[in-house]
Amino acid sequence: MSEQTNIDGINEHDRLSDELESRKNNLQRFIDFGIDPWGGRFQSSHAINDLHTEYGELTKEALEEKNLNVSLAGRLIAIRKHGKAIFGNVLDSTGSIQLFFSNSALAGNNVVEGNSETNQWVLLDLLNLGDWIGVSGTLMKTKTGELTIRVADWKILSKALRPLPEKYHGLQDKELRYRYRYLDLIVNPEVRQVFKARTEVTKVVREILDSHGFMEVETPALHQVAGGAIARPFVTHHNALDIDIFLRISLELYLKRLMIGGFERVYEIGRIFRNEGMDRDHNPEFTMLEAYEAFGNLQTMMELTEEICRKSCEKVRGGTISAFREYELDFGSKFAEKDYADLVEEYSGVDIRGDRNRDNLFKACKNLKLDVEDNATIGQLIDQLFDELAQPNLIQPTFVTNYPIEISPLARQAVGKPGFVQRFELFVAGHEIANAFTELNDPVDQRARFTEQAKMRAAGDDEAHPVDEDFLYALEHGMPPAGGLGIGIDRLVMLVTGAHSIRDVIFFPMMR
RNA sequence: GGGCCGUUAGCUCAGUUUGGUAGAGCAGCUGACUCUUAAUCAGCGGGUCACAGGUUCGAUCCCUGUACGGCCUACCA
Repeated sequence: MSEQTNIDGINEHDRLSDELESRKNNLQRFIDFGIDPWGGRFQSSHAINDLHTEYGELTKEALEEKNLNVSLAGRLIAIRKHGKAIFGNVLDSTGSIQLFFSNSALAGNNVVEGNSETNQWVLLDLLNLGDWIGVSGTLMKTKTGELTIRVADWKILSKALRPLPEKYHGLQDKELRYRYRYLDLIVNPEVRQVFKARTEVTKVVREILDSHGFMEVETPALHQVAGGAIARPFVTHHNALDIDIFLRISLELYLKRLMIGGFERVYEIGRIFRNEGMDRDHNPEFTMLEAYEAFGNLQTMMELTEEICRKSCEKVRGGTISAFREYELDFGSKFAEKDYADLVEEYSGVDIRGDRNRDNLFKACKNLKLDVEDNATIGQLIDQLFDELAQPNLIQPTFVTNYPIEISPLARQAVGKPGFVQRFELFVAGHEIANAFTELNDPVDQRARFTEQAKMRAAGDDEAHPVDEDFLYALEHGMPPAGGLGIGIDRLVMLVTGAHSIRDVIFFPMMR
């Protein structure tokens, strides 16, 4: 969109469009009449949806008797002209309502001093679909029973120079819907609902955490070491310092620093960035909730996770069942709990409890026809067995516990289970939704884990966790024992809204 | 990364089956109409048929390539 613009600020290429030309003429005519077409403050008496809920059930006669005056502002989304009567519909952020304009009510309203040629009836001709208007009048019902405002006074609040998408089919083209989300929002009511649901979910999350005494905080998005998760970061450069820095791939390590600082319960809902593939479950930037509870553990994190999922579903769906893709997800029952190694054995036949010999694991993966990298590490091989064979079977909410240590460098080791850590992930509909640890607060063990990761990195695993000396320095000052939890907010919203793609729950998803 | 499909008016879509440079509805414009709601009726304007090559007397249509997108798949915690 870098074509040159003319002095009117409208793309030169579009000057040829009749429609644009006509709308600009209407704009100019408002200006010629001395009317500011860009509006200003407008005091609404009601939100549209409130009118429907408060008065929608009243009879025509009851409304006449009430003689209720209302004023509201919104976008004109439909217009039906009938000579000396005009019906229209306005849309505000809560819904839409019908307007009734009549010559008899408006022709006497001179809008410009000393110009009796111009009145609010004549000016209706200058309106186009998409314009913002403010109206006031009485609430009534038409003979077909539709709640309607009999307009006594109206004004233009903003002019739309471009037309809305087609009124019946709306905007269908998915590329246009994602790229021009504002149009999608105007014409597709169900899209508005999805994003309202998204906000409900984050609200529920905040309410729950706040009520448990957690403090919401903000931590840096620019990191010198991209840690706290196993993923490829976006790299950028700080000019003044002349150093490369990374966009964060998780919130974990700064939130832990805050616990070291003495804030015992903290959480952040923040955008994180991973430089990896995009598909219906992945967007390069997405929203993560991370919460840390000093003196908590895996059990308290499970309870928190269940509460967040259950209440999010209830808030959005009005019940604990959600339809997602081909599944009926039940967030009402106690979530299942399964052991990682059991699941791997159940679906692959491979026992990862005993001696984890890399070559044996490699052969086992090959025998199972998994597409493994020749230089895959033990962690990657185990992970692949789980991800490809076990994970797709986890449909109803299931906590998977006791993760292998190789893929969990920030979690405390399991008691009496060498090679495993105190960690769970929650899977729903075959997708990872949450990830939690009893956090590793032993700085000596943490250094050893980072060192192990460094070896994997040297062995070709470019996603292995880097050694973070600054974090180790912090940890050496003492972090309370804690439970920590991460929840992918976008995926949670997908589950409770039934969204097909992550792009349907992100206002402006990544597009080429 | 791979496969399949798509790109025609501002939007939603036909169509060129068999090559002769295109249609509808909505939106816009003109007119009629005071209870319509996908209003209706009469008329008008609007197109680099994604882009670039090729074949051909002639390409929007056939072929090749490119761009962008969708779905699936793979990769990626």
